[in-house]
Amino acid sequence: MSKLPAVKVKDPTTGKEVELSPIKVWTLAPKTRKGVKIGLFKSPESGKFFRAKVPDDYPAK
DNA sequence: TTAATTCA
DNA sequence: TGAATTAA
Repeated sequence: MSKLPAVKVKDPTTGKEVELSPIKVWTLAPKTRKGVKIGLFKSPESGKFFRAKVPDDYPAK
């Protein structure tokens, strides 16, 4: 329920680069590796959900 | 192949 | 239940 800042992401459904606030952000990492942070987004254009990497220093959870 | 998450 | 996400 945290207020996550907007991120510049490529919307794969429209092909456009847009600024969106992730619905949710979490770390996707194997035990032995650092992994990446993933955000769940909803395209304002298409209404479709998609996932994309967010910056490493992004507040997760 | 591995990791968590959630939509389809 | 599977896809998709990143990158080592």
